[in-house]
Amino acid sequence: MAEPKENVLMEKITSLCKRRGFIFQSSEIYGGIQGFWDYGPLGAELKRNVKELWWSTMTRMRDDVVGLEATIIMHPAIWRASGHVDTFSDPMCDCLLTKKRFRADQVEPQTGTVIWFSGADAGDSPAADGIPTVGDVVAEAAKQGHFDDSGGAPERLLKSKEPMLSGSDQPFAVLLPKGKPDETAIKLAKQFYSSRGVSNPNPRFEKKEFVENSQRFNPENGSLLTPPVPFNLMFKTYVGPTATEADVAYLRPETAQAIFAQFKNVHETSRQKVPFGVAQMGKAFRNEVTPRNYTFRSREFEQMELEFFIKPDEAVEAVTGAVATPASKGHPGEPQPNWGWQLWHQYWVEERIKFYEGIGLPRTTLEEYWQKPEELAHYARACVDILFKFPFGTQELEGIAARSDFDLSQHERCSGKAMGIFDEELRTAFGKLPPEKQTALKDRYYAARLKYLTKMGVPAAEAGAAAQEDADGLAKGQYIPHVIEPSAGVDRLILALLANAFTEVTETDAKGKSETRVVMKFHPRVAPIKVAVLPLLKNKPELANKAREIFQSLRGHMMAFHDEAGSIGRRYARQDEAGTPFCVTVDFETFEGVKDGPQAGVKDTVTIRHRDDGKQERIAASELLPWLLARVK
RNA sequence: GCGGGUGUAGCUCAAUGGUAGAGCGCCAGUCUUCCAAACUGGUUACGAGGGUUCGAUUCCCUUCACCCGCUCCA
Repeated sequence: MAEPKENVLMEKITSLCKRRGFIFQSSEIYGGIQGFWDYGPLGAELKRNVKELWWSTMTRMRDDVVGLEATIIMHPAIWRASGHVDTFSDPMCDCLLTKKRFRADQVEPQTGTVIWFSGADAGDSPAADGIPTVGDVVAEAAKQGHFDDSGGAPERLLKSKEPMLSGSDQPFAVLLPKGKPDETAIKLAKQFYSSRGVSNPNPRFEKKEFVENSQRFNPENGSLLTPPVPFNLMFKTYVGPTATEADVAYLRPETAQAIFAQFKNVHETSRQKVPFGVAQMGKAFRNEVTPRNYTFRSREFEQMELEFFIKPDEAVEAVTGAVATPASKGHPGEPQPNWGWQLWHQYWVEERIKFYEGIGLPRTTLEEYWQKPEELAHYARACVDILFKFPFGTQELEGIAARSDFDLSQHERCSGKAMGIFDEELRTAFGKLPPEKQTALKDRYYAARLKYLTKMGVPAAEAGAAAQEDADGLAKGQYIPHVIEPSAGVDRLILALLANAFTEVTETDAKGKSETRVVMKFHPRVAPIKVAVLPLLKNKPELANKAREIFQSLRGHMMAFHDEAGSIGRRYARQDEAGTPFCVTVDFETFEGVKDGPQAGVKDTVTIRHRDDGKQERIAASELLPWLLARVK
């Protein structure tokens, strides 16, 4: 539970984000739309920096990862193969009386006598004159004790001034466990029809029946539940001008599946060999039940995902003799040929933490959560969440999952296209193994494949034959790659960076007046504006011109900002709120030469003011660009 | 989806059944030799819709959004 103090902090952050143009509510002029947020000028720069750093770290700076940019709408069969259409869709139903929501398949089965009502007619009006209101009738029903079991009449109904209806034809039913009198059902029915606007209702009895293990009734009060409605988290749309069932497609709920779907193409065109990875950034969409915590859980969000394909451990063992076991916690160093999935997984966890440290989120602000075996998806072998200590609680930034060969196997089965690869090295190595070793590896691979196929409901005989085929394939150098998936949310990371950078500084001036101002302490690599160029005074043309000239020379290399409005102190403060790490000021000494110190007499220098401590240093204007580039790249 | 709270200027907050106000910010100008200086002028708001009323930002209803709790969450 969030502490009040933490809420205050979040409110300060959201307020600053709006005031300075980091984040706006989507469609604000029309009242906003739940779960959608826009990035303003500063937010757009911040996000762009983060994405570019991820892209360059994950692809350009590595030999073994290439990029992909796939469409948001893909063939709907992809989402059936991945399991999203099924797992994102839960049947839900509500209690007709209390409105409580249930997973239809998880309602505790009930046994007893069900009394059905076909509707209710209005009885005598409790009000002396005019048409009674819902509030009047509900108050009367409460007085008679109809609401006692459910903790009193709802406030909303009591306050209602809506006129009561004269009757209702809506069916209602109550399940009575053995021993409960019929009066209980009538009482609940009266309560139900009262809440539907029927004045002093007389429920119409329809029939009585005995049911066993029914999931249609609320276990807490016996009330009938609404029919189950599918609760689908997938955003649906239609491809083409007709909107029929045949045209249904989905906006992707994650970027990863496109990487699996395009695996063969990427593998064949990129001249990469397993182990290698495919990275992708982009928008994803989920109809979240409850978008909450500012941009943390949005319905439209952006992901940065890597699918890093590795050999199955059996193949690693065949080639190198033995799979290396993790020696200790921490970064295992440069990748080695004898790494199995465990070491690759550990490697990526550490690589990703290193990335966060490199953009200004110290390890102390992060937490690692290793999912317990019972929490893992059935196909996952391990999953680590990297959490950040947000003001509203410690929440997930990124998940790094070892997903076995599940995804490629699914697409192979569902598309009918082979997803395996041929590994020359493996074939050669396998042939040289002693026969008992060959058999042992084939048996293990067979067992793993059989487990997968059986789990997915492939008939036993068929599964056995297919697994045998896969095991024989391994001996010939063929396998379906396994995968390690580091999957990060961009918007969550942006929020983490904002929360981490947010710093309040209270200063008391000479007159004793204290003032609190905000400094956004972004790492220079992610800061939206890298440098502000300021003339000390506005009304001195030589200062203004020189500042403009320096600004022009920098802006092609980085996000630079030029400001000459207001006092110099005010302009520094403005940049502090934007999180600009460096302010360059052109002053009189730029022209007249440095007055004193070791640089005395040197002309054409500027001061650099540091955001976090306000300290200044003076450097030659010609040195400015390399000085800045060394710090912001 | 349920329950509670909130909604007034860019931000923070007032007041009111009868022409909506402040501080800060922002813009322009004067001035200003390093940390939100001063002065002058300007800028902008009752979340939306409906009802009651001569008149509603204020009372009522509906709706939307945000916050908290529940629920949900590969």
